[in-house]
Amino acid sequence: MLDIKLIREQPDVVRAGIHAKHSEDVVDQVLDLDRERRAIIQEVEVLKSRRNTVSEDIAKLKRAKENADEKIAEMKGVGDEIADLDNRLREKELALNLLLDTIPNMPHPSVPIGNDASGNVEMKRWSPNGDQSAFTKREGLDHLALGERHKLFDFKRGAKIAAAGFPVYTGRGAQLERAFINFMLDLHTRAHGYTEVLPPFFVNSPSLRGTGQFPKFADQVYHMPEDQLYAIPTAEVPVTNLYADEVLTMESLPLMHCAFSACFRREAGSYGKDTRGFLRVHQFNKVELVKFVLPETSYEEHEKLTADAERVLELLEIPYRRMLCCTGDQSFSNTKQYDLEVWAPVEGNWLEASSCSNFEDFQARRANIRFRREQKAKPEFVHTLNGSGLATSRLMVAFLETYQQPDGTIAIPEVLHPYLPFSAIE
RNA sequence: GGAGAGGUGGCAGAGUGGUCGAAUGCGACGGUCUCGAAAACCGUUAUACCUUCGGGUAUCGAGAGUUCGAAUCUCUCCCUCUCCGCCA
Repeated sequence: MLDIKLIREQPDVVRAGIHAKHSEDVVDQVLDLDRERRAIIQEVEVLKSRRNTVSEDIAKLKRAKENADEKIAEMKGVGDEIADLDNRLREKELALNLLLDTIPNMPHPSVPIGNDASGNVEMKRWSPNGDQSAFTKREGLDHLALGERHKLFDFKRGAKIAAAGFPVYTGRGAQLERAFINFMLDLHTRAHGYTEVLPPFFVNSPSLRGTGQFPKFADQVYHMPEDQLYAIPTAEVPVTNLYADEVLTMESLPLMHCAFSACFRREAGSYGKDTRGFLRVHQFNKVELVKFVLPETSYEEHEKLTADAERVLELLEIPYRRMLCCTGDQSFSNTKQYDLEVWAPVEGNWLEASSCSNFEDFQARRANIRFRREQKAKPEFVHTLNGSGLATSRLMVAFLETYQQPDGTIAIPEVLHPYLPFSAIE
C-alpha cells in the first residue's frame, strides 16, 4: 500500500508509476474519495466533540443531583446524526481502501521502463571458471527422460493421487530434493547469517493481503473455505507476516530469516505454457530468504540478498544469469526485482529459479510492521525484502541436464556429498 | 468433539454506566543526590487520524446493539489457557 499522503501530494508521480506497471489508474477516484472522507471526518468530529462536552455536563448535573433532562433531550438526535455520518464515513473508507489495495508499488528509478520480459536487462552471467561455452545448447536427455531412466520422479502417480502438476519424488530423486533443501538452509544459516523458520503452510487472508497477493492475485491461491485458510504460494507470506502489527527494536534490524516451505500455486490462466515436468507445477519446494531492514539500507541489502541466492548456484556450479526486471515484468508489490535464471542446456533455455525483491515499505505498511530508532522515537515502517534462495523445481531441471554424463549417469557435485548416501546417480 | 476460565497501556494488574486514555506496581527514559554507581526522591512514559496548528476525534480482543453517555450492560464472532475425550 502506498502512503495516501504521497498520492495526495504527488499524484503525477504515482500516475507515472502506475502506468509503468500497466496497472489501472485510479488516482482521481482515490483523490475524490480522500477529499470526501476528510470532509465527513471534520463534520462528524465536531458533533462528537459536542456530545462529549454535553455528556460531561450531564454527568456533573447528575452528580450534583440536579435535573439534566433538558440537556439529555438536546442530545437525543445527535447520536443518530453521528451514527449516520459514521456509516457514510465507513463506506468512503471501504471504497478508498479497496482502491488503494489495487495500486502497485512504485518502481525504483534504476528500473528500466518496459512492457514485458523482453525489456529486462541482463546484469551478469556466471559459469564455473567463466567458461562462456557453458551457455550453449547441448545434446542429451531432458530432465523428464533422465528422471524416468533413474526413477527419480513419478508425475503420473502424482496426477493420480492429486492432480497434474503435483509431482512425486521417488528414491534418489527424493533424496536429491531433500539434499538441495538442506544444503541451502545450511548455507544461509551458517554462512549468510539468516535464522531459520519453518512456517505453517496455510495462512489467513490478512496475511495474504499483508504481502500483496490479495486482492489482486486471489485467483492464484488455493483456498480451504471450510476453515478460511489459504495454501501459501511462497514462504514469504507467513514469514513476512510474522511481525505484522509489531514494533521491532532497532537492535533486531536487520532481521533475517530463511525458511523452507512447499509452495502452492493454482497457475490459473497459464495452462499449456511450459507445463512439462517441473517447468510449471502447482506444488514445489523452496527455501525463501526474508529480510526486515532499515529504510536507508534496503537497496544495499537487496544486493546482498541477491548475492546470497546466487551463492547457492555458484556452489552447485550451475550456470546462471541475473536479470533486472523492467517495470512491465516486475511484481505488483516491489520497487525493484532481480530474477536469477539458470541455464538448462538440453532445453536450451533460461529458467527462472529465483526472484529477489525490495518492497521498501509497501508490505510493511499493509502488514503494519514497524521499528523504533530510539526509545521515544515515533515508530517507522521497516523495509522488507525477499528472494528465493532457491526454488528447487527449475533448479532440478538445470541440475540434471547440467550434470548428466555421456553414459546417461548423473554426477553429483562435491558440496552435496555430505547430504547424500551416493556420489552419483548411476 | 465436551466442560470451564479469561482477553485492559512495554509487562503485571485495578476498574462493573458519567471529570477513565484509564488507578497502582514493575520496567524504560530524563533529572536531583554522588568522585562514580546503587539506593532514595522528582518528573516523563501509547498509537492512529483530522486540523483553520489553538486544538479535536478514535482506540480497553473484533463487530453490532442499548444509552444523552459504554472498558463497564446485551448479542455475535475471534483468540488464549485449563480439564476430559480422540488422535499423527
